[in-house]
Amino acid sequence: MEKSDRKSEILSVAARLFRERGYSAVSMRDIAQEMDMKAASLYNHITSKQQILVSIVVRIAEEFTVGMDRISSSGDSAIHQLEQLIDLHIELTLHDPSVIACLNNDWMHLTDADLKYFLKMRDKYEEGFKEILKRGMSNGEIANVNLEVIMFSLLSTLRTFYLWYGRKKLLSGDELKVQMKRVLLNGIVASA
Amino acid sequence: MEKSDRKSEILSVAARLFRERGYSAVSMRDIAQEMDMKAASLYNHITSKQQILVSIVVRIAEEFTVGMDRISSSGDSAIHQLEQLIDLHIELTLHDPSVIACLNNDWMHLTDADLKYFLKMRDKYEEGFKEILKRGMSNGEIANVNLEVIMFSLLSTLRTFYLWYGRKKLLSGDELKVQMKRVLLNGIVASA
DNA sequence: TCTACAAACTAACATTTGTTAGTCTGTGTT
DNA sequence: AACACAGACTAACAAATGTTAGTTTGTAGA
Repeated sequence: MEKSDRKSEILSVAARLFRERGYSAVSMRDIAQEMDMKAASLYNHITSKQQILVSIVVRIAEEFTVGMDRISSSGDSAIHQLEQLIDLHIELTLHDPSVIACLNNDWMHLTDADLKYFLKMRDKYEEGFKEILKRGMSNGEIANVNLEVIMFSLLSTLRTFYLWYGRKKLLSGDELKVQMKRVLLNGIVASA
Repeated sequence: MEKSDRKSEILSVAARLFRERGYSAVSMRDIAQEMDMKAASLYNHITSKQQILVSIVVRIAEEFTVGMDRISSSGDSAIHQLEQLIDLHIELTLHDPSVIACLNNDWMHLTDADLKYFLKMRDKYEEGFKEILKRGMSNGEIANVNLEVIMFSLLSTLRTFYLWYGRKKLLSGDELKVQMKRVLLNGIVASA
């Protein structure tokens, strides 16, 4: 059961506003107004604006870290592991697009230890991704193209999925997963 | 020849700072300091902070619009038109990554007529993109997958290319174009 | 009924913000 | 020598910012 106390509400509202305007452009008074209270009252629940950001960003970054650990330690084929990563991104995005937006756009406003911790997780995630691709390449599962080009093509699409989900909800979550895998793994050129 | 007067310098410095911290987190005093002057002196060359953003974002958006017009009115095959669009994105990104970052992240801080104008261009660009894909599909050039999924997969990678170019400069611009087309058009699964 | 406490409030604070007004300085032109 | 003017400066402004201190209010348990 999700904690639905006042603090969680604040994090949720903040994430939505951060998504729309960016961390710096959102004031404590903006958040308060959206909660029907005064800015000072927010401090009964949180300790600073900075901490709101940390709570949002670190939590979701840790979810990705956990997901990568689980997937990369399964014995599955490289392609199947990539499919699971695609599922992971889609699921977390559908669950809370605003939080994903913060992760993408506002991490740069973290400071000191929080920033360091975040960057460590991000690097570890990308390392895990590369390991899977490397194994797939030596396997013969994956085409022999530049590793970084492949990884960032995949990650770009997965990370910014929150931007275009919502414009077209014609597809169900499951159908979306199928189509994404089709496009990302097999490309778009009609097969002969 | 690029205008290299003081105003262009300001736009260039501002774009770099906007990329690093985002529009709202950059103050006029920040920009001034980076130019070795006082904030008030900036106003001898520009009329407002807002206008700096407009100059940066609208200019590059118009370049994409011009590019799309040129490419979509050529008689080439859909696949070849997509290849030209990939080239367009790569060239504009390599020419000035910071400006592309502003286009992606700071357009939301445009106001009124400027925002409207920008959104009109963005929609037109995506419409052009979709037309090419549609034609390619009825042609049999392009696989019959959901149109939006294809478009946003391609656009996500192309638009956020500025994020990962710079980390690895192992590839020349031309080699990059080749590899990107390979991955985006044919996918990453090893061909049988 | 009394007490305790969570959670709202008002008022104020020191900074930082974008911007304006008015001034000085140097360089090139008459 | 006198002038014009681009482009820098100082000083100041009102507004907005994150945050703190101290106070009130409503509700739940003794």
